[in-house]
Amino acid sequence: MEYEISGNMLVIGGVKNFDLAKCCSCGQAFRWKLYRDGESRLGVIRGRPVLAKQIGETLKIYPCSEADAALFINYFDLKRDYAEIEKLILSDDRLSVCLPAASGIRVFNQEPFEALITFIISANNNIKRIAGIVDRLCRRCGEEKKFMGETLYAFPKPSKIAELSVDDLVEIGAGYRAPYILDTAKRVADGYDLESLRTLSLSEARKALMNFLGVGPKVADCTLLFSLGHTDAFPIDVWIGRAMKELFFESNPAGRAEMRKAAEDLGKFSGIVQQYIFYYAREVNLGKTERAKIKPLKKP
DNA sequence: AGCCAGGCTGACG
DNA sequence: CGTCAGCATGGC
Repeated sequence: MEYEISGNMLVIGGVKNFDLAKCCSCGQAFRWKLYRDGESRLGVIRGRPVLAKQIGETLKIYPCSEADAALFINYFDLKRDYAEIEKLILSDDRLSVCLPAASGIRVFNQEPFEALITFIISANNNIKRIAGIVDRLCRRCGEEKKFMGETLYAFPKPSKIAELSVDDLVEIGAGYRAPYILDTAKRVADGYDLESLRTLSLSEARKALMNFLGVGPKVADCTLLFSLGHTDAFPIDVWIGRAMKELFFESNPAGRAEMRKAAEDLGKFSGIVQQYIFYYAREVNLGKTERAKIKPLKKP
């Protein structure tokens, strides 16, 4: 990986094991949208609107100042050796089936407050609808950015969400999560330092996050993995539950505790590995056919 | 038309 | 400690 800034463009070359389209649509981040050229992605990273375009092993990010290069390189996790991680997956007989579909996945490093709120919204929800709620939240109180002939919105500051009412949040479709979002925003606006969780142990950081209303083990793990550098945080949702059952337990029923133990054995990058498993599970629509089979026949 | 979704809360054992 | 009904909403 090497990079240069030419004009206002950050050009990063030698980017291997990276598929921008997969990373933007896999459900780790909810705000990347397809540009009208049909291949570039528009997004807002810590308040900065950017256009990201991948051409083979080259990633271009526009615009970018000298000062922002490190921020963007970190956001896309470009310094990490994913060849090493994919090698680890390929050499594990239980996980190798995931790689053809999931190769090129990377775990982005998002802003902690954005990750926390968007994953509170994610609870018992689907990715498309989560994206819709997040979009309406940003339109409601995020800073407007005119860029590339389009109107984008930054993710709202904690204080901006804290100014809303529960009814406002219900209005944008947040449903029963509305009070959770509001309570969490108020606490962060009030000075809670999410960055301080970066240096805590995984278990301490999880425990701290689970004190927020609407945050259980899964949302805590997502926040830690997707924004706070805890690469061993291993979120277990319904997709991962099905995948682990099939890949690790020969389709026998397995409890959360057993899954956690199996995940720990995957090592310090287990959370990143989880993202490959998640992508695979969704790609092959894991479990859907089996569930359809046991469904009783419809009456005439 | 139902079932499902990147689950969590609060109540109750 | 573990279990579990109930939960808003809309995609498919």
